[in-house]
Amino acid sequence: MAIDNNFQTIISHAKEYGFVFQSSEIYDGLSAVYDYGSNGSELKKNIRDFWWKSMTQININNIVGIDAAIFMHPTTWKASGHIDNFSDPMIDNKDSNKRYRVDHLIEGFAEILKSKGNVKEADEIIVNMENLLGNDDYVSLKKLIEDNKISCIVSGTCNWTEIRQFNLMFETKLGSVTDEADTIYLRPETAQGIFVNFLNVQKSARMKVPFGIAQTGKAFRNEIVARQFIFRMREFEQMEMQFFVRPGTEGEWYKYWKKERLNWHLSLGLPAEKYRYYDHVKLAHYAKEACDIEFEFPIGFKEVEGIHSRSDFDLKQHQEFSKKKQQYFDNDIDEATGKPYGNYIPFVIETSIGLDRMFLLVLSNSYKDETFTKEDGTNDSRIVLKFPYKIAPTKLAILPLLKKDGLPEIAKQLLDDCKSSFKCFYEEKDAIGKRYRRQDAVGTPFCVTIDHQTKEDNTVTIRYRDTMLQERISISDVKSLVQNAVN
RNA sequence: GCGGAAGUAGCUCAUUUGGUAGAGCGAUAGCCUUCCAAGCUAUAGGUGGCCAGUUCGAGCCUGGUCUUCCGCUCCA
Repeated sequence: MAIDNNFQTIISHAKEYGFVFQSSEIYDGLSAVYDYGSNGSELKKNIRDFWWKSMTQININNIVGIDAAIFMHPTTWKASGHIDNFSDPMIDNKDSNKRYRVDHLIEGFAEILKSKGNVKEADEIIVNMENLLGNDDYVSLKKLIEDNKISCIVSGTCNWTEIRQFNLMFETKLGSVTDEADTIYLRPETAQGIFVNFLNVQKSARMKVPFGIAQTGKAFRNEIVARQFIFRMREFEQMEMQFFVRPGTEGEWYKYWKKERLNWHLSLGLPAEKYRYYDHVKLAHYAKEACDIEFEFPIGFKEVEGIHSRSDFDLKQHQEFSKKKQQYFDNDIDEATGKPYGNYIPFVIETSIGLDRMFLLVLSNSYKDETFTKEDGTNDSRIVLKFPYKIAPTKLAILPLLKKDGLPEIAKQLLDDCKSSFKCFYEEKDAIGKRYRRQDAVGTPFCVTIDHQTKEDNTVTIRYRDTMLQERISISDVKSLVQNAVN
C-alpha cells in the first residue's frame, strides 16, 4: 500500500507540532519505534482515558480494570501458543525473494532424494538437520543446504541469505525464574495478563459471569517488516477487554460487542462511512468467530480494532499448563434443569484496539487543509486539526489581544480559574491571527481573546475552531461553556 | 529480510565540472499593532545522517552502515 502525499503531510505535521517523533532521532532513530511529544502524549492519554471510562465507568456493573506486568512467567507463552507458533528458522532466496522455513526446505529436498531411491542419503540429511536445529546451529544448517545444492523452486539458484530466526517475541533475561530457563519475553499481547488473573479478579472484585476485565498497556512484537508510521510499531499500546460469558451465550455476546465497539467509535463523532467490519474467514487457532473494525486511513481500509470470540481456549490452556483449575461456579438457575449451571470454564469475547492506531485514525481524520475567503475578498488557507472536543490535547487558548494595558492580567486570571478543570494554553506573542492559526494546527477547539472592551463590560471574544466564527460572551461563562463542550 | 531510490538549518530547497555552505519560511528577543498567518529590527541554529577510503583538498567520487520512502515478502 503506497503512502500518499496526504499521509506524508500528516506525518510531517505530527512531527512539527509535537505529536509524534521518531524514537532516538539524534542517533538516527530506531526502526518502527516512535515517541509521543507534548501534544501527542495529551491526545493519546485522552483517547486512553475515554476508552477506560467507557469500559469501566459506563459499564460500571460488570467491567473492572487491571494493570498487569509486562513481564510474565515464560510458561504463559507456551500455554498461549506464542512460543510454538513463532520460532521457526527461515531462509530467503536472494534471486526469487522467496522465503522458506528451513526445515520445510530441507525436508522437501529429502523427499526428492527418496523418490529417486537415495533413501539412506535422505535419512542422513534429516537426522543431520534435526541435530543442527536442536543446537540452533544456523551456520552449519546453511552449509548443509549449500553442500547439498538445495535450490529454490522458483529461481532454481542456491543464492541464499543467512538463516534467521523470526521470533515474534522479544527475549530478555531475568534472574533465576524457573528450573529450566531464565529467558523471559516482553509480552506480545496484553490479553494473557487478564487470563492469568481471571480468578484473582473474579474473586476479589466479587464479579459474576458475565463480566469483563479491561486493561491498557504496552505490548511488543518483533515484526519482520514494520512500516507505515505508527500503524505498525514494534512497541505499541493495546486497550483490551476480555468479557467472560457462560458457554452457549458467546454468540449473542459476540454480536453485542461487535455492535457496541463500533458505537464507541461513532460516539466520538467519527464518520460512519469510513468504518466497516471485516469478518474473518480464516480463523486463528483459538477463535470461534472474529471480525475487525476497519477504518479508511489515508493508506486505505485498515484494521483498528478486533473483536474475537476466543471460546474457552485461553483459560483451558492455562488450566492445563498451571495445573490450577480455572473454573467458575455459576449459581444462576438453568431453566432447563431447574438447577444451578454449576462449574464451567467461561467462554471469552475479546475486544482489542490498538491505541496508537486509534491515535493515527483520529489524527488523519481530523487533519484538514482548508481554503476560505476573507472579509476583504482574498483567499486564505489554514491547516486545522478538527479533533473531537473531548480528546483534543488543549481545550482552551487564552489570548490577550495586546500585551499591555492590563489585558494580560485579566487573561491570567481567567487562566487560573480554568486550568485545574481542563488543559489551557496561554500566549500573548504575535498578531492574533497568527495565534489562531497555531491553535488550529494543534486542534484547540476554543480560543478566547481579552481586549479593551473586556475591561468595560467583562465580555470576551470566543472563537470556534471548526467554523472560525466568533462571538462575545461574558468572561464568567467561559469556563462552563468549555467544560460542557468537552464532556 | 531481498531489490530500488533518497538523506544539506526545525521545514521547503539552493550551492555549474571536487576548492572549508546560502535563501525563504519557522523559532527566539524587542518594536509596532484593537480580532484571523506572511509590518520593522536583532539573534540563534549546519563537524552536509554516521564511519572509512581515494585526493594537496570531499556536501559532490568509492565502500560500509543507519534511517526513511517505493516494490516484493511476512503478518494470532
